[in-house]
Amino acid sequence: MDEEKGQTEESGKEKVVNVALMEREDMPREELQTELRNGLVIVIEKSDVAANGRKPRIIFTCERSGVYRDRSPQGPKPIKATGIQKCKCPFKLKGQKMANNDDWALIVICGFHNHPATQYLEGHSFAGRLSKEESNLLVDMSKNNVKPKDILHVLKKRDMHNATTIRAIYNARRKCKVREQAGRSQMQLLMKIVGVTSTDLTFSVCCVYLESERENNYIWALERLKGVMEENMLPSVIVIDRELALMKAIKKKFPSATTLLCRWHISRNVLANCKKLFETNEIWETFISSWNLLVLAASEEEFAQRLKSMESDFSKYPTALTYIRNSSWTKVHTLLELQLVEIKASLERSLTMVQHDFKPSIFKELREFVAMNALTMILDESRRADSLSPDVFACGSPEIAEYKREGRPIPLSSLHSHRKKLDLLQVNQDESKTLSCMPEIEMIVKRFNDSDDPAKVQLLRKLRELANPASTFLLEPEVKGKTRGRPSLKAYTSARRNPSKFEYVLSNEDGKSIPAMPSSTLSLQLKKPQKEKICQSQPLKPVPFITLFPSGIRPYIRGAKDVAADGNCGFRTVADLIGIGEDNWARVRRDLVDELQCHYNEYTLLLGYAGRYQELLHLLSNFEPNPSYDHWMIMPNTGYLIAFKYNVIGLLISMQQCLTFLPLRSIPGPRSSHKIIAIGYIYGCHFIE
DNA sequence: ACTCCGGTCATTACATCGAC
DNA sequence: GTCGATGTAATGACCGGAGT
Repeated sequence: MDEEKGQTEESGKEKVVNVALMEREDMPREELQTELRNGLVIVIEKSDVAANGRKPRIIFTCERSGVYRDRSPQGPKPIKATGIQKCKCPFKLKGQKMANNDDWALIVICGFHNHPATQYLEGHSFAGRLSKEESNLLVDMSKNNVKPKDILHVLKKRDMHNATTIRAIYNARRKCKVREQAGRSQMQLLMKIVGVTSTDLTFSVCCVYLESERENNYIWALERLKGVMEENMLPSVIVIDRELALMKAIKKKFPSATTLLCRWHISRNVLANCKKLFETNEIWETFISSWNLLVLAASEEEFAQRLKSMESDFSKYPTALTYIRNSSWTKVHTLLELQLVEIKASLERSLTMVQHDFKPSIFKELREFVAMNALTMILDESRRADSLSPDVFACGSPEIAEYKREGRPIPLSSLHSHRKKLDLLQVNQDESKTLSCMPEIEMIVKRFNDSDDPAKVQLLRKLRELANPASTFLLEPEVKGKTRGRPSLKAYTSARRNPSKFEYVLSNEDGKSIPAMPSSTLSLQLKKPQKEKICQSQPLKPVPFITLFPSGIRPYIRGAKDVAADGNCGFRTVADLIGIGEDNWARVRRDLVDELQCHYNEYTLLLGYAGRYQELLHLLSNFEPNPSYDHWMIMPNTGYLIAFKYNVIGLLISMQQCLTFLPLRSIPGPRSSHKIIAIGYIYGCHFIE
């Protein structure tokens, strides 16, 4: 099973039904452990035990499958800033007990995910769960006064794939009511250099033991730091406490960086050192009003004071230093490891979780590409913009108000690249100057040329996705809606109808999702022709599927008709619309191929380049029933063909996009002579109006 | 400011059951 | 045999306070 990131491999043949026979007991998790390590988390969706005459079975899905179920009572706003990870991932496996013995068969129902594999498993709650064994270990260690940090470190050492975070440890300990008595670490560090991730977490860059806080010592420390940093990774902003020797050293070693003083340090020092100089509170008040100036004036003196007291501390220092040198190395290592786990978890959460607050469309382009913290900041700004009148741009962020007024999403490019960095890979700051994508492009071209036609189509789709970042194949999460109660079955009975291939291709073209079913599962659909009949024979009152169209258009939709859901459904729709009956879909395909070939120049121009022309030709050139999905109709390209060929005005209506195709080759006639056909595409069907 | 952790809410994993 | 709806326990995650 190599089902990664969407629809990569094979495109037609009967495949999968990968039957793995396993021992009954360990059937579920054994196999899935491997998946976990591939960065995909598999959970049990539901199961049936051997009761009521049922055969035992287990359905596995991806942790991101399904939709969010809102259980919160309508009314008060949620208290906690939480989010969801569900994105309707279609991945599904079925475990079935064999009739003859205790073995289990694992059948792949859908081997594709509609989201990329995760980079780290930290931050994925299910993956971070403690196993029975681990939790026993935790209890033991807690009883022995081992600190949470150290417990986590031990767990990580036991199993390198462990994805537990410190939170899980806290929760588990509380559950067991084990209190820890362990004292604080004896280790004290003199100089700690930390960095900040896009998710607002700090991490240790290095720890330095200094003999004393003198400029030369700092210079040495910074030199070492510079030595281990890449040339292009030098910091652009450095925040320090008001340590003059350090400031001087930084100026010498990092001349390009902006040095900022940490305000917290300043105010704390001011408070600690200056307040006692004043007899009454009133004088102190006047002092604090201009404290900024005074701090600067008083700094030299205060610095000398601190240095003096520090030096007296250092008289005791050598013994501590010896101890640290001998025993603290592992502690530093543990500390760093835990920080890394936290950072990984925060990055993953930013990538997969969508907080309820971030559902408005203004965040559309940012979700899952930008750190959550940045989104929170933007949300705050955006609320501030709301509270101001539209003309006031004096404070807050005028850009956000502007985007909101225009009703367009905040573009990803408007954010600083630091906030977009959601991995631990190195970056080259001078990307625009030194980086070139040509070698990679050439590799792609080579691979493209070596591939067969279906693979070429795949590659092209992927490339288009890359070229247009807004069209991620991640599904936009559902807006929290009313999901309670079982919907009435009266409206229509086709709730269990399999999605048509047409829909998957269209949604793929739209960049929102990937075909949820591999072609092999088609056999499942075909076994149930009666279901399709049910769809067709439904009375049209009220208009079925009406809720699946944009609300603004609904009043104008008078009726809808469904067609058979094979890979030709798009062409069936057109055939029925032009009056030749849906079963003559093959003629539509032939007509469109003719059209395409007769006007080669025109279409290469229209479609942009010859590759897309070939792709379209390949798509149309199939006259077998149930074609593989690279022969399914895609929009908008086929839309032009239909409008031109049949001289009609074509409308495409869907939640994702509504398009109109005009027949541009013919001379416009009187209005009454216009022939309009409308194709809708929705959740699982498509029909005519 | 930072760490730890209790209290509590929110989300999810999973089982069960009825309808088709 | 299959699927969807739904109840519910488990558990992850957030908030805020105490201590350092």
